[in-house]
Amino acid sequence: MFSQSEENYLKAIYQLSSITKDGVSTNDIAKKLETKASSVSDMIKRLSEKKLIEYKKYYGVRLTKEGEHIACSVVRKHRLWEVFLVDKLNFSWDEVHDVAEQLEHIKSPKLIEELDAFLGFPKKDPHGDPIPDKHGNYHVVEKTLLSNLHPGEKGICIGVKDSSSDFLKYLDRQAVKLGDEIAVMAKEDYDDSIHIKIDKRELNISKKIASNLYIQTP
Amino acid sequence: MFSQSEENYLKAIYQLSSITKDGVSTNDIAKKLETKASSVSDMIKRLSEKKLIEYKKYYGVRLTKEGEHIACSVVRKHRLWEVFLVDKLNFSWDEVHDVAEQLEHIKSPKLIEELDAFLGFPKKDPHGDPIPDKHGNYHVVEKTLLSNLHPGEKGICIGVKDSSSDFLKYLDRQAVKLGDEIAVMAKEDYDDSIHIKIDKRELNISKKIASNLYIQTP
DNA sequence: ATAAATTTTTAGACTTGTCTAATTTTTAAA
DNA sequence: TTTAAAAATTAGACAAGTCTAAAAATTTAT
Repeated sequence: MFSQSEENYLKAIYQLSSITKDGVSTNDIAKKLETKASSVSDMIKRLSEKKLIEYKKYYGVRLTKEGEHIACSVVRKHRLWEVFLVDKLNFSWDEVHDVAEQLEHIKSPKLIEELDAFLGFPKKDPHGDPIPDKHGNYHVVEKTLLSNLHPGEKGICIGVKDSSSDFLKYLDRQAVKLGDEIAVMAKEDYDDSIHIKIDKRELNISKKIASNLYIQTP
Repeated sequence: MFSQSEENYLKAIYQLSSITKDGVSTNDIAKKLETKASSVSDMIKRLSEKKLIEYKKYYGVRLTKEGEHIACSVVRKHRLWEVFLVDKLNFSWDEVHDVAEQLEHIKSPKLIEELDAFLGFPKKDPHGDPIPDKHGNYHVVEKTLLSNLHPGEKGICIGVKDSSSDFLKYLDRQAVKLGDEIAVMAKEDYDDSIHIKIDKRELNISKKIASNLYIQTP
């Protein structure tokens, strides 16, 4: 069995790996986990001895098959718990993260399979991220950032890149939800803000907002 | 905030306190937590510094108001999670303990209040133990052990004293459930076994079994 | 190609929580 | 009441995980 700390490192490496084909650097892990590079170095040694990652000093790390399996199952648990909190316990999507960070470490295969069934085998978490099934498989949907769309183009909002509470609350205030159709009306060269039409309303949003909304591409 | 280990000690002291009016001894705690007396001594010092228990060397410990509050909330969480597992996730009453031991340490006031509501504010866990409400209040039902009943007496089975998996599985095999009416037909002096009538069936059970079943007294 | 900047690792310290072995205190027994 | 047994505590060690500060390796820039 693995400690919560080990699981957190594996999850961080798993998520950082998905955005680069190179190994993951010590510093990147440290930043992601808000810890010191020296602590990461120590943990890398431990995980390496346990054959959960591959590691050569001064080079990045990669997950082994087993490391990836564990990381993926932690992600699965995290996202299933998020669905539970939102669907069953009236949490809003900006409140779930910290609790799911705790719940993802509960050890019980039966618990997670039953929870999955209880929730109706959801495919996405409240932020639009895919939930791996028990074998680690998940469906990748073609998507792009709203900031990449040109005036006249449109699509369905299917996820958020940043799932910080502040960003999600902003979306709530603007009544922007997953599943909404968003059409880009115009782009403002001066500040890169864009004018969109969403759900019959028109709205002006900044470049930063547009860079954190995923749009399904047909 | 308190560590899982600290919470476990407080819970153990809380539960041991309920069966004696004296302070709780180091050895009793060690036995309950399956650890060494020296470890208990160490932890007692820490909890005492944090004002969660009162402690005088070589005498038993008692919870302070705050210590009791924490312990009670851990018990509340444990029992609510047990109800969740049985009512919603198809766990049987002999499978819930270990998972609830983990879940009871999740920190989120909203989580536990919403869970309580989601479950319909249950008053008892699957083993018949009372669930404290958010203020720490719970209803104590007058009860006695089945082994204390005399031939001719009867009552409703409302709880188990031992909630080990082995005992609960035995009850399942004999189809003895909480809520069943049990009447004592006869007692056997030779081995203290008793003959009972339950749910139209007649059954012979040992002294040990009868000493672990709670019966509601009118 | 060498120096400067950055990244990574190591050395050593600290905390939490545990253990064994030895000692002290309390309790029970003769 | 002195002794033996039981219970509790202390001393010292260890493992996990973290940190700071310093050293080593690598990368970048001139």
